[in-house]
Amino acid sequence: MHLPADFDAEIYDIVAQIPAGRVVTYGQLARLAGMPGYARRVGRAMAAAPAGIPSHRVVSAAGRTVPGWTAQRELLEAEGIRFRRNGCVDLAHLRDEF
DNA sequence: CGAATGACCTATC
DNA sequence: GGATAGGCCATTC
Repeated sequence: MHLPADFDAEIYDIVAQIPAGRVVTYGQLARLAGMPGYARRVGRAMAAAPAGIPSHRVVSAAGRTVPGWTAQRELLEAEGIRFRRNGCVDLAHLRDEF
């Protein structure tokens, strides 16, 4: 509440449009949704992310995967995402928008 | 109603 | 990329 329900829908819509082999950060999602600075609200929306959207393609700005979700790394690896040894996504060529 | 918590970000070193 | 410091918003206790 306190925010247009369109926001969550917007986030889900953007996440659903993420092509395979590409990942986006929360801040990037918030900016694409037209609400820069609301990255935290994006996280809340993602916490309630329904099935049907590739939520595993959403990572933090540091390239860190979701805590508690061990399968996310495997899912991203299967899509061609390069992972560093410490468990962070290689944000080198993933910084570009789509 | 105030403090704590969380799928966080940006800036700087 | 890694570590530290400050700020952001909504939900939960």
